[in-house]
Amino acid sequence: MSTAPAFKRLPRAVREQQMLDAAVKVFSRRGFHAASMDEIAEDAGISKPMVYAYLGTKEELFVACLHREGTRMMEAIAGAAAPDLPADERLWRGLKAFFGFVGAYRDGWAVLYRQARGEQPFAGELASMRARLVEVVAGMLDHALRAEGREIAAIDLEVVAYALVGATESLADWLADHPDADPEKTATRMMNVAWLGAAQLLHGVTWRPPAD
Amino acid sequence: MSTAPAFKRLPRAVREQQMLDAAVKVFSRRGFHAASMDEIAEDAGISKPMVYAYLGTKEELFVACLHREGTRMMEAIAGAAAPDLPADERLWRGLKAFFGFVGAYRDGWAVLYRQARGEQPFAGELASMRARLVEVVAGMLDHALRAEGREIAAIDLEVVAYALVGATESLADWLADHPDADPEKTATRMMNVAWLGAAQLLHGVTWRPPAD
DNA sequence: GCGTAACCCTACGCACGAGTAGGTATGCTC
DNA sequence: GAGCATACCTACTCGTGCGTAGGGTTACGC
Repeated sequence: MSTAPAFKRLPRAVREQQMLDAAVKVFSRRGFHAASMDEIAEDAGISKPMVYAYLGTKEELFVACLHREGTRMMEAIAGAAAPDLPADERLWRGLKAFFGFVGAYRDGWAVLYRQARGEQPFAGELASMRARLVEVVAGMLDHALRAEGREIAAIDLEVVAYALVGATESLADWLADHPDADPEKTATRMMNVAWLGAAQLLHGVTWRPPAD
Repeated sequence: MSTAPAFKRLPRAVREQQMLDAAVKVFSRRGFHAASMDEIAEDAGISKPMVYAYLGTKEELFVACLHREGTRMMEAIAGAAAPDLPADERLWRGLKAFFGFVGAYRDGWAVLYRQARGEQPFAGELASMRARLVEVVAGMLDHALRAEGREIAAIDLEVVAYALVGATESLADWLADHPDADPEKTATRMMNVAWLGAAQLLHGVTWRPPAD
């Protein structure tokens, strides 16, 4: 028996990527719990025991997805925003890279943003990645502030950075739901909200609550 | 046999609220799939069949949670932001009400924001609530713009509103994770980011990408 | 050409959790 | 105080899906 091998034998590295592709796709559509290992295996064109042999349990598989997509994202951003540029230029390049990533890997983004948040075992993993982002943004703001001879409390800085990151994620979400939208245009829109507001703060303009 | 009834018989309306409280709590901690009806029932101090008798299946129960918390939130916001006030005043009151809600019902917020998003059967429900919020914010911006004799494309308006809503949600998330933080102070911080940026836009100041 | 390791499968065990069957007790009405 | 609805329970069934046992086959080194 041998005429047609039906399906090819492939080296481990290739199969692992196929499995991760399938896993990201299924997790993004169904969520962690509702996704079944059978469906992932089928989508990868392989049988279930292979998935267990290569990537381990369901949790480990999900973590592997998180790592791959997270690393992709972080590298895209870090590679774009050289630390010696002026703040607005850095922000602009970072945003372009970020929205570029989301546009290119919508499923990956969905896993990171929509799925990993709610599920306890992974929320921490995700939060720490997010925290790194917030820190970068806060550092950027702080740097720009000091260059102007100003300073604000660390907690205010953190909260502002948090808001900016949140706004950006929200637009990424919008982008993921509008497949025809242009990532770069979205980045421009984000700059319009973020930078204009941030620039005001940098120049010492603040809003104060009314007296009543 | 009757000396001690051990646990009281309570009218349906009361038990339903206890069940919803328990459900919101458990769903917020575990997520929809990982939450078990047994745990919810136990937390509500009642047996499982009662939950089925009053609130129906697990999905129906989750929807009931979504509705209660969503209504609470929307009413808090709508009640605060009277439509005849100036834009910044409306925004400020709306934000105060919103962060007040999040501070008071952290679990409810977690269900709405972190859990309902990823799970397909409910994502639509949630998205429509969010869309209403975005519409309100966009309407506010548009109103303020027209008062200044300006106008921008509807899509730009929507995207800016989206970003503002996202930033606000992100801060709400931050608030939910910092139990000692003051909701009103958080609202002030949000105003500082949102309003200063938005005000710039309203006055026609925009940011343009560099030429390269 | 022969061992051995890598690749791949079909078919199951088993636990967990949604939903229910069938029954008991308490209070309310007349 | 008989009847009836409402509140409440213990103890099940049964599907679904994770993870694995126990194999088979192709390639590659020597």
